[in-house]
Amino acid sequence: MENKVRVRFAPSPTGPLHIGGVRTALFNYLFAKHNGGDFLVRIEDTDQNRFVEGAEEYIKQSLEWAGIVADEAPWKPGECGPYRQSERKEIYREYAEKLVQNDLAYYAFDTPDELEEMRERLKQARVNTPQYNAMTRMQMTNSLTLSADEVKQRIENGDPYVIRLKVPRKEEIRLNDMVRGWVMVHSHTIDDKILMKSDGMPTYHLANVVDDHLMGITHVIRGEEWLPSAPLHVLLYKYLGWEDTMPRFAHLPLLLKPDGNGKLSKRDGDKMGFAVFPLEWKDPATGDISRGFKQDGYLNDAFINFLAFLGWNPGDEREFFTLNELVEEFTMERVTKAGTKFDIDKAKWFNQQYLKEKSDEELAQYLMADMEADGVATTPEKAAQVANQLKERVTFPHEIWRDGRFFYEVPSEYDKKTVKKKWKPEGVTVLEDYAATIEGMEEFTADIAKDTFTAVLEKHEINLGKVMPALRVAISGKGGGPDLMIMQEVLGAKEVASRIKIAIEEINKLKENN
RNA sequence: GCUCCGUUCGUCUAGGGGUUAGGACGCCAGGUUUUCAUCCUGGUAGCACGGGUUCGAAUCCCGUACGGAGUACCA
Repeated sequence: MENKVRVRFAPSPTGPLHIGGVRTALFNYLFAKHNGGDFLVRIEDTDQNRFVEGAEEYIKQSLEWAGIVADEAPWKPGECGPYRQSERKEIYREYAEKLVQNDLAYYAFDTPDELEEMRERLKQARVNTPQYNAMTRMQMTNSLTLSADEVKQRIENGDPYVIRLKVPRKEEIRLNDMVRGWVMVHSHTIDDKILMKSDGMPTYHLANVVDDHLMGITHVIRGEEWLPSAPLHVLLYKYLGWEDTMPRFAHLPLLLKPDGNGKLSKRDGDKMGFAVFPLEWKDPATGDISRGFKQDGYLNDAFINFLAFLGWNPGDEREFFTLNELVEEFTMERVTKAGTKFDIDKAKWFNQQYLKEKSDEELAQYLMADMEADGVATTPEKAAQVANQLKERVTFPHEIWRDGRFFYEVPSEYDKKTVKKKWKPEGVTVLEDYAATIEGMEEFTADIAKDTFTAVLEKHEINLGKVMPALRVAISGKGGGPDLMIMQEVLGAKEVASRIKIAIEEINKLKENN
């Protein structure tokens, strides 16, 4: 069990979970499960200023909807808790202090103003990268430049201070990323990163390394935006003496804007009309609502399938995978390197493919919910029939009600184009005859409707194509849609006859007015 | 600016020295269907550029260009 794979998804509860975050969680989960390992969720709430009420609950529900189950999480504690960094506050200080004792970190008392001043000064001196580092630290106010007594005095006085890592002046740091291969960085490009903030909280860098070590994390799988600070983390592992058990890193390609410039953001979704969050989110401060994939009508299995292909592929031409099949297939070798532009059309296509494979009964549940909201009654049987007729014609569940309303209500309007082109006097004569013929029929199946209709057509010596569109528009109000005969069976003879009469009256009225 | 990462059809990608550069979405055309959709068939379109290495480069190396990320007492 020593070598058991353990990965973590470590979101920050600063708002709704971005779709890129869900993708990261998914890949972590797939990697863990493919290797028979554990998937944990750890809440990284070390920034008290950015904490947002409800964000953690949102994260939990999003993962739940996606079917990503954590082995350990704040809501499912294991042996490595607590799983919120704010509840682990004391732990970090111990390690930071240890680094100070070993001369690998130091206390710094510089105020924000002084730091700003330093950066300005260096800029004036035309230094390319003004930063707090091996070159500048001896000019600043810290435990390296102050006497031991004064440091002690300041701390006792309660002067605010931070703990900074003493990054070496000249050292080559290398790491072997699982998706990118060897990455090398020179330590002089890294500044003396703050490990402990003046509020007593650790920064991400320290907290993440300490927790990953304490929680037995074997693989750190995260977005590419972390790649530049990965060498710093490697250095931290080394300084903390954990080099031997340092996790492997895998930096996932970023999810990019559809139009090509930059990381996908909430604004892109608003601008182009799609969600970038898994679930709807209401901002507790402003009350603003952000749309979610679930509420937009995406099926969770389609969503997962789509998400899995954002930066990964099975290497052959298969494209439909259940979560379990993804677990079976997923390997880090097949994760791509380049950033991925977000293509909502592909997501819609996946949804449509999944939707038409759903059972009539399952789809009827969606239909009935929509109908109930509109106060229209139905039976489960009829809802299933309607769903059956519409499922190959829609992309989202809510479109079944939108497009199938006529199964329950007399059309309130008639498709103009069809009326204009296909509504002819000779056809109306046939329709009148047909309505009269079927009106009293007890049994009325699609076959009977077809036979009867054909017979009436023959009687009038007119062919199918001439009257069919008129019949359709008369009973559904539309120019296209489900099979005409099945539509009639669902509606019933009486209703069909009635609708034909209403349509003739209404459409004639329309024609007169024009 | 500096550091790091990346670059195959419009998009997602396969392909890792010899391929008619394959698939999917989208788009277009045809077929099926009484209509729309589904479905089927076909079409459109791509190796960023320049040098090398090699008999041979989309593939390996270097450079350039372009794109992205990072550069906080945010994660």
